Amino acid sequence: MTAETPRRQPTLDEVAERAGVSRSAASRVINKAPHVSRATREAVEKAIQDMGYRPNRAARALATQQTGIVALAVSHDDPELFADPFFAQVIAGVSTALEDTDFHLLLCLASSDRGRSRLTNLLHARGVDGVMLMALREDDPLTDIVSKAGLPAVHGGRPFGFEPSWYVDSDNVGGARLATEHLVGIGRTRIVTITGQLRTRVGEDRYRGYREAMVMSGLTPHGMAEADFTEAGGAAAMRTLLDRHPALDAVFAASDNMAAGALRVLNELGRSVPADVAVVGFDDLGIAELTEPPLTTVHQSIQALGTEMTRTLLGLIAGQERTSIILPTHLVRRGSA
Amino acid sequence: MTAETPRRQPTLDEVAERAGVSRSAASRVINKAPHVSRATREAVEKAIQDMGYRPNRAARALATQQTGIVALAVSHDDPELFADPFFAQVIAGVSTALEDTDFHLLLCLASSDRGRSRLTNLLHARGVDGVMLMALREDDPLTDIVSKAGLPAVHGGRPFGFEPSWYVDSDNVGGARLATEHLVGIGRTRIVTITGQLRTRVGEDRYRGYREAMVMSGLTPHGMAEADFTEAGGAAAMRTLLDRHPALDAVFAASDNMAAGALRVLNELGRSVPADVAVVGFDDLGIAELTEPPLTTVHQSIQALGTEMTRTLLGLIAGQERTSIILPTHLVRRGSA
DNA sequence: TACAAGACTGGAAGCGCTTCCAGCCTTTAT
DNA sequence: ATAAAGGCTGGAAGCGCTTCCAGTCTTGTA
Repeated sequence: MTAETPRRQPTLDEVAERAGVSRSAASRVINKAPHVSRATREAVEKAIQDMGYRPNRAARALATQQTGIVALAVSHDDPELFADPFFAQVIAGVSTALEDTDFHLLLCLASSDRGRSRLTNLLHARGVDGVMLMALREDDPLTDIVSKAGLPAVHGGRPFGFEPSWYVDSDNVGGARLATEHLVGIGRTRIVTITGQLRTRVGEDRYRGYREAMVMSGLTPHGMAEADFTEAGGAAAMRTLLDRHPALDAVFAASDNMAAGALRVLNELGRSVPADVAVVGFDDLGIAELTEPPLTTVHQSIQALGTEMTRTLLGLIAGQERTSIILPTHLVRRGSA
Repeated sequence: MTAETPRRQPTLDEVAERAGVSRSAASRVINKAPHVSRATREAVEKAIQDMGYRPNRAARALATQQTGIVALAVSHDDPELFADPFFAQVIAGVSTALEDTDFHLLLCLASSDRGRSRLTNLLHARGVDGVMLMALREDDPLTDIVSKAGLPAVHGGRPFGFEPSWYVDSDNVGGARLATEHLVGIGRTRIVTITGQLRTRVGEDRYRGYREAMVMSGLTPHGMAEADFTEAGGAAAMRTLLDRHPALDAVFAASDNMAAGALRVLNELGRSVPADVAVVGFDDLGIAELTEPPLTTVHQSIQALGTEMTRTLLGLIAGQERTSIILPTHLVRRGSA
């Protein structure tokens, strides 16, 4: 590494002096405030150029009471769970939305108690201007921590049993309805569903969408089994469903992972998909294209979730009025239905 | 959301007043500085408790010239590439190491010009105390940006053709040697290799490990094809290798993705693995367990890479002496060799 | 009993920036 | 020509914290 200037960064005072104006004048040109003559502006701009000046963030934060940083707080039990492409997508979405602003992203993995206390501290110490949080579990402590902090906050997804002031969520009910209607549309009538945890909002919503669609199509829900959004859970649920409803001809699985598990079991048991039983999943996060057969599924855009959360948060920070957002979903037809 | 105190956070002055001491005294107890009487300390601690005081981060940063934030700068062309479990692992490792410190993690995706200029600004504006960077491409601009900033920095992996002052890297040469030796050990002699880009350090190193092991075993490198670490690239390379060296009996692929591609081609062409040709990969990042047959591969711990980068960086920030680190790798035997 | 050596303490000076304000200088309208 | 209405300007007061320093109050020792 070449020996780079370890010298102090220039300060606003030095810039002002070099430009031959007062510090306030220099500050005004930097902040594009009014009441600056052309001559002053140009002199200051030149000095800034020459000296390579950048306003010190800490000083500015102290003076303006704004840090220019937003936090993304993620609650996850299992450290592995973070490897889920889901989070990568959220982060990608957030980053995209942040890219043409002056805000930066602080990533807070608040799983352990220690992590949560760090987050609490950060918020109360006004280390960030706002928070986006992914609090997926029921009674997630994050929800409380964040609401107590008195900072702008937007939820990704909705917590179970409580409606945050601001959230961005996929249209889970609508998506599940779409999936079910598709199965009805291709002539299936003995449609069962594998749900996620019903004590999560997303699990509940997707189950509701299924029921609504069944009822509206004049069918009665044919059977359900609660699983946990995982491949293994989906496989187990599929087994019990086949056991209880041997005549089933379609299954709506509330996640692609569970659908993959279901497919595996169906394949093992010699039920051909989609001929004997049609399968529709939910998420469309990569795995759907790799199953055998490829999975017909409901697509939700997690990146969009990320960017919309960010936009909403930045709006709130700027003091604008904002409302929560439900993102549309749509069906992607592949081989399984 | 319940209406939470939108009231200002208490300041140190208020704490001091309530405790009946001076601001400096209060500051001392907070920072566990010496020369504080028991009575003073207890009074201040009580006031802090009562008022729920937290030192304001911006103010402290301004006074101490330390932000308590470290950046992880990632250079990626393709936004999708970020979905690579690789990054999730790095982040998980970094977070773990950060968990019992008072530092927070700022995530900087510096792909576009805009992203890079944001990073440059952040560094020069002293928005963070140090940087970890994953600059994987040759001549990655990140390397330059960061070195010019005059901030503690540690590289994850080594850039091509330049040895940073501080880095943490997997033992790619050693790992490749391990893989190749294993193939030799099971009696293979016509061993070919599929390399990553040879204009990246990791590509070069793994190729070198292969050659060294071959030579040391008294064999002559049997053939090589350069690919790009992807599944498709691996498949293409496998085809050309089979074409040029029909008698090959083993292949060392410098990544699991490429190995997966190679396996696919071998399966398609009816060469049985490992009977006809043995395959060893490198990385052990999940996919290795899912191939058919499961992949024998060289394991590297990306989480460890993350935690070691973090520890090194924090050490540098604290002014300690530090040296670069090469992390060990080991062979994981599965079905393919 | 006196005195040096420490242990505490609070005042004050920053850290680098924004922003209010009073004063000055131009304009423009009278 | 003159007064009112601005546009510009720099001084100064913060933002909330750390830290140096010169004092004050204890101690222990001679």
